[in-house]
Amino acid sequence: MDRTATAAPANDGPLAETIFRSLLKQIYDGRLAAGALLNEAALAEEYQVSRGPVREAIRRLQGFQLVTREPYLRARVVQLTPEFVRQLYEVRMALEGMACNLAAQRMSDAELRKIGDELEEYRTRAASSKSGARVKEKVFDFHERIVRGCGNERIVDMLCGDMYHMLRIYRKRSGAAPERKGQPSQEHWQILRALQARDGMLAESLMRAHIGKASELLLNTHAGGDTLASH
Amino acid sequence: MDRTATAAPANDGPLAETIFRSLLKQIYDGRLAAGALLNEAALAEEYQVSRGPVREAIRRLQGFQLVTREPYLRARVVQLTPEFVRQLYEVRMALEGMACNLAAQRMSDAELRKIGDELEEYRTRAASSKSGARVKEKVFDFHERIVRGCGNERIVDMLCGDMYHMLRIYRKRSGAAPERKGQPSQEHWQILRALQARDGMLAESLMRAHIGKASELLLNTHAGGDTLASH
DNA sequence: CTGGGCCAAAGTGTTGACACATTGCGGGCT
DNA sequence: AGCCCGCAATGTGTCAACACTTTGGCCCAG
Repeated sequence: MDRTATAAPANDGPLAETIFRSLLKQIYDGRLAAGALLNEAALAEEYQVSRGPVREAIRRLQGFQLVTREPYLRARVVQLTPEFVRQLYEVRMALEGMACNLAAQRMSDAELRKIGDELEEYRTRAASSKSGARVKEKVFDFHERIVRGCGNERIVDMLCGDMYHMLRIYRKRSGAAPERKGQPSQEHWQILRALQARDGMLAESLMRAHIGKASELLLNTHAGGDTLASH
Repeated sequence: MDRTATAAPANDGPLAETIFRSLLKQIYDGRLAAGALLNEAALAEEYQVSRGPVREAIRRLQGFQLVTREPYLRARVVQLTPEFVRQLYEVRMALEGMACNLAAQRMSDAELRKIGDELEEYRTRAASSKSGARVKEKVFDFHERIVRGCGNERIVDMLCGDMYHMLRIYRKRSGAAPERKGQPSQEHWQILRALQARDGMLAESLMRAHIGKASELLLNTHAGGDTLASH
């Protein structure tokens, strides 16, 4: 039953998959800076594989719009300009707002109650402990729970796929925007109440406003306006 | 200067690109039915190329979510079930609604006036001639004009890329839903007026309702509920 | 000194062969 | 007779070499 006894770093299935994940992670943590060039041959040598899997991984990144490329030119990691991030947030507001609206119609009372319990648990835990890192983690969980409850696989894929990935990259690069303390949590409660009241439009509006605030905060804090890559 | 003297069908650049477009077109017009299996070797022989480009084309289709595939299994053309299409329309309502909202803030008066002129021109032309085909073309133009005016490249790509593609496929397969005569045009006028009044929320609501009606009509007309492919 | 074109260097596109995973079928065991 | 195991058959994953395109630099003409 033991599938793979090797302790190699994440050798699950196709090499292209492994390389794809590796490149993705490298883009996340900045080892692959924005604007960096991806050389197929060099990467192939680095990973000790042929160019085929590398090529496929790069094409997948292109599909996720994380790298730009045209026919015979080299691929380069996309530049996450503030303008680009603003557009990303607009898409997120649209999709996650709709997800919220749908969730108000489709999530069960039990599911909603469970989310409420977890929010409560988080609040008490945050009051006693002072770990700021946990907060962010919990925030993401709240959003993801609602998105996954919307009953629309397409929306789930888009938001939990590339979208969150890219936003996370930007957030990390921009040096963890200053938290707005308990306010997000308060807004989460409002959203949850709207969901429990089955008021889809209200829930959508609240979610949009919630995301909009996060967006403004993120974009304004380092409104210097440079591309985050030109250093 | 004559790049390629061959009269072959659309040999522009990379083979993978050519094959990708060919497969896309074949999925459109139904030569590749939903649920059909894509065999890399067979396609390679058919196109007289190696498996590399074929493989790449299939992966791109996978990126567009037009084929489903997992690591070692064969790729198959996606099944456009009514449920799937419903979800697609929900995404479209979210994104195109947001696009409409943004367009209300960002499109110039001149652009909006031009769209109004074209709508007017279409109305008079439709009143005299009875070509129903022109109508649909014009409808799409209206939607696309607004989307492209929203100032958000991400939204434009998503909607005018795979989204419209898939919906067009479904519409074609389902046998051109019965037109609801002049009503769409009337709703277009309402949307345009909201845009000119710079009322983003209203424009968004109208656009959502407009798309929602089209969705219901499409899904109800052949509510038989089968997958469109199981014949 | 400047501009244009040739040429090598770098990198992507494509190929055919080989290795591995999955599947369906047939034979042997219970 | 029914079930499980193993084995070919099918098809995907990977590789290393070759062909084509682009790019940057060098040389030469003006």
